Amino acid sequence: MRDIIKQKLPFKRFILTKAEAVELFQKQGADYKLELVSELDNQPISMYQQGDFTDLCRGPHILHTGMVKAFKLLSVAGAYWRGNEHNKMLQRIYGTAFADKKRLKQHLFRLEEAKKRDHRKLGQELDLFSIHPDVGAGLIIYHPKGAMLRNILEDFEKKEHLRRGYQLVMGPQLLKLDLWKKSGHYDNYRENMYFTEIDGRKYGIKPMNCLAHMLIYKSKIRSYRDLPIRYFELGAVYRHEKSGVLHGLMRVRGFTQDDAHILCTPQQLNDEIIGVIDFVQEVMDIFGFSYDIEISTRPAKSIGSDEAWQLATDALYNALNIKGLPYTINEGDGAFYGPKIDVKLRDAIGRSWQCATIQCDFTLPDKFKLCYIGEDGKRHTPVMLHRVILGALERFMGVLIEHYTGAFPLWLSPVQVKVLNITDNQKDYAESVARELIEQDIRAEIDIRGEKIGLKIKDAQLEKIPYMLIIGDKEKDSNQVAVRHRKKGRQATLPLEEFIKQVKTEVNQKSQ
RNA sequence: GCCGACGUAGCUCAGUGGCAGAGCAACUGAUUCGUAAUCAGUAGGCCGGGGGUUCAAAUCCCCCCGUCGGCUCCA
Repeated sequence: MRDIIKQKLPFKRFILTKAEAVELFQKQGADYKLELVSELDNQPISMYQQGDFTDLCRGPHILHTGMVKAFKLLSVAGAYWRGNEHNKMLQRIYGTAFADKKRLKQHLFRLEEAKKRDHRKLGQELDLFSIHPDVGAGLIIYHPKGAMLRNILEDFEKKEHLRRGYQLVMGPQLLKLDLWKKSGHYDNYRENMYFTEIDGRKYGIKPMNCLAHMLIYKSKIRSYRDLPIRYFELGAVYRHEKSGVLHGLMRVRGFTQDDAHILCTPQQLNDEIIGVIDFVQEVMDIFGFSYDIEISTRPAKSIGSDEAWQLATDALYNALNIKGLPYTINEGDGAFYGPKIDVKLRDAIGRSWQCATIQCDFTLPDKFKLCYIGEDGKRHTPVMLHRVILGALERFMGVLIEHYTGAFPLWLSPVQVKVLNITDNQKDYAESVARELIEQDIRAEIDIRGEKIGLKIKDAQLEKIPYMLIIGDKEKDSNQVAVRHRKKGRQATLPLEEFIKQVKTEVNQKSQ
């Protein structure tokens, strides 16, 4: 590459007809380029030549190779020809180039910084979770602090759902195979499911939560007056994801969805979808995420009538249009039972992660013969919305860890306050301070090791604990605490009750 | 699943065929100190697992498991 750059080879653009291009690539024996060209219409084909290398490209290019002042090859990887896993795999070389060395260095520095906030690294450093080869790939073990973070999220979710008229339900991990056959999961989702056998009967481990929810609905005769019914479950599901796609907390085989199924009349559908969109927006604002919205339409492998798909897809478009939200369309990317609205969070390093999704389903209620008695006294089939807000708690936690670089806002911090005594002389007082914090539902720890205060502060900083309370003789004698904030440093010295009040205010506001 | 790389102490890593190492963490002792690292000592290993080559394997070969970077697929 250095040689090519030194030669300052110009990039020459020229146009060929299809026949000329075919002839050229035949002569070169460039089979892949030949395949691409042969599929083009009879339009002029844009070509670029640089030295003795000729390639088809729309352009534009820089003027000559000498303009590349700084480059670095980053990685090599296999890539399927034309992005199809049934095609041959070719080798792809990844690299990056800049107009000067300084900008290349800046770019590489940013990549390094991104690595530092990788949730897998932080998850280990902050002792949040682990993944054990002996347990299995894609299966998460929550350590105390990770489990605490997850519990905080779960408590938050339950409260937010109850406020919005959802009911908490729970389904089992295993359901008989026949039920999965009835729902269409066996035909359409089998490769992602795990199966087992009990007393000679076959069971499927749930990859989704909807079946039990439909059975709850079916346990009584429902009136139109009962609708909408909103069932919420923090549902643990297991899916067989291919080994190569697993990625920390972001892509796992066992995960818990903040899943709900809303059963309503067709007339209520629009309001319900808008209600969910509002819910998503309110929650994302609390965490400070920005996001993109996509609509996914009917996939090749699917169940249900064209008419039902049309109705469902229109309902989703309609809701987004009413809300005036911009969206892009993903043709054929819907679930097998219905189209969906996906909300993709943008994380701190610009990657996007699917979290919230709203799926509109006219088909499963029909298959399971769900019904309600309408105003006319006759039976009608309800519509079902499948939806998640955070998505999978595992993935959401991964995104959160990277979003905050592990420095969670006070309301999310597994440990909110750490009490540090300076010498043994303040041990009893420090312990009473920690006890009082815990008594007040503040997540507190104490460090009474015989170490110097500087070391204790350093350790607490590395643990990214929001508040440190430094306890020396001065504090002990005046019955106060010296507050240190992990980012703002030294704060006021004040009575403990005063500090507790401040913490509670900050927690209630869910400040960033 | 596919292509490639990697797997050594809790963590980060050195060790390329001949006695398994370092720093940090841990543990023990001393130190009682005012806002990011006190000192000394001790312990820690089936070198991911299994098989093979060799007088001899962390090191070379094969299989499996797992991780990482991509591809395909997805919450």
